[in-house]
Amino acid sequence: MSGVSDSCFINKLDHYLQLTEREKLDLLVLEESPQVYEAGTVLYAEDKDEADALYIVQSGRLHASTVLADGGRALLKLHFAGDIVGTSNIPFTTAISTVTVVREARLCRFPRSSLTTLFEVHPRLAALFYSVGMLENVSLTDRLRSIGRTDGLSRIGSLLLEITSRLRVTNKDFGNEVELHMTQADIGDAVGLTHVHVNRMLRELADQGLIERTGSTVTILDEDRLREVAHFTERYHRIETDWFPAAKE
Amino acid sequence: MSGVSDSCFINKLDHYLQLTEREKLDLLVLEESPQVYEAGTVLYAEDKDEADALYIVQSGRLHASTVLADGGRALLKLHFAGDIVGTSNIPFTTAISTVTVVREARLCRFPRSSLTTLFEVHPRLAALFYSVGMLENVSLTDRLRSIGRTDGLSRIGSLLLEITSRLRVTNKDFGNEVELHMTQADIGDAVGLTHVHVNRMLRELADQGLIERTGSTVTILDEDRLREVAHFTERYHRIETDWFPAAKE
DNA sequence: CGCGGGCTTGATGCCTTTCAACTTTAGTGG
DNA sequence: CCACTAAAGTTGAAAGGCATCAAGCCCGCG
Repeated sequence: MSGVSDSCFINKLDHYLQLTEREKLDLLVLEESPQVYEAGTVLYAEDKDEADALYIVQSGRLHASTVLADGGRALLKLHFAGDIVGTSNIPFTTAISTVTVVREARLCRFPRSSLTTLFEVHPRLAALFYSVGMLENVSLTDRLRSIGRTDGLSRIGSLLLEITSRLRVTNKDFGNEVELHMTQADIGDAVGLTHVHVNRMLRELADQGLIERTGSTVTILDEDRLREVAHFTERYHRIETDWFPAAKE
Repeated sequence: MSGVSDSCFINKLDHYLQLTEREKLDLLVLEESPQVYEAGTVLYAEDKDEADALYIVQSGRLHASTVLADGGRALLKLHFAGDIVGTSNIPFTTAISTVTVVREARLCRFPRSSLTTLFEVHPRLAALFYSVGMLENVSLTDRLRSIGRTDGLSRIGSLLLEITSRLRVTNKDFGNEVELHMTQADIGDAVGLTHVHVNRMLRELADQGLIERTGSTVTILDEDRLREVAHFTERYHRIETDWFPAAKE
């Protein structure tokens, strides 16, 4: 079993499903071995690079962004350990967003061509893949609601809670102290506010005793109350697997 | 071949891919026959109804919404002919949004259990399914950008263009006259504005000679200029199929 | 004909942006 | 170890976009 746990996918998918030996072995063959990318690296750029691979995040942090008409930038997705990066490029030939490494990351490249085999040989894994993709859609609709219909305080609270929630998926004994790895301008690009107002809202959250800040790490002091303020709805990070095809072998 | 074209799926998927006879026959067995739902019908309600089926839209209009903390409502998705409704429920047991029929619709129910067979027997269709899901993902990020970082005028322009763009997918010779089937309050819930401000922005668009309004139908007078105002990026409604597994038979 | 829902428009106020300057932090080289 | 610099964070003042409140209008419907 040693070495197997080095597979990005197995760690990821095993979280949702008990993989069979056959599934694990085949996944190992399909993915490339993990590689380290330093902070600042651009994995691929929108409207420019070919979108011919996915990347599974073993560790580190990345985000997907897009350039706006006014020269600004919007952060579309945050990627954590366990995430599959690049799925939205699947239907396209060219990348539709820019993905940047924010904190040194270990990634396994998974060429799109490997998907062919995956879908052909392992329908159960294909189903899991599909479900994970739909989970991401749900996460996007949650952000749509937050950004479209709530004020700055809620939006930022929401973001903080989303980040901690996502980190807890792969790190059960995660406390309430989060290193954001985002500047206040980044936060603004993520929730649709200027960095000036982000600053004020963070301060406001601190003044209300909901969080505490030291540098770019945030400690959530009163999570329950923060959830109320942010109207945050926790999504169960488990997947309905009843309908999945049987595993091969 | 008669009767076959009555299948919701075949019409939908054939748009992206030349389906084989075997694929068509199997799809027919898996989906239920189309049924008519009148405007106002709630297909399923969030946090309440079981999420055990997809619905393929043959004709009509639907939208997915969610209730906000303040009692308001947000429109998360608009569904047109050819769409697959309910995909974001796939990973869950309970519906995560409310889907309402806005204009009398013909829908084929596709039980989640049918997905099992689909993924097992037709990896190529599973791949197509996955791609369509990711297309929806992209549509959501486009809306995130629009709602998060642009003013009211752009947001509404964007919505108008998205609707016409979506309608053109299944109706090639679609003109520039759109029946929205949305009240101004609906529009507001979709783009994150109050109905009052929606009214003003629509008027502004009309004053600028970009659109013309009669009742709830909008005629786009200067599409090029509207695209500029809205910063609208048209997405190719075709799918990269190179990596798809071979069709069965 | 009366009613209700949707549309329209004005007035007021608040949330957020914009502009601008200053402070702090982190990183670099002497 | 400290001076220097650039990036990030902070804070104030003024302007603007959008919400809120409120009232009148229009149309389809019983």
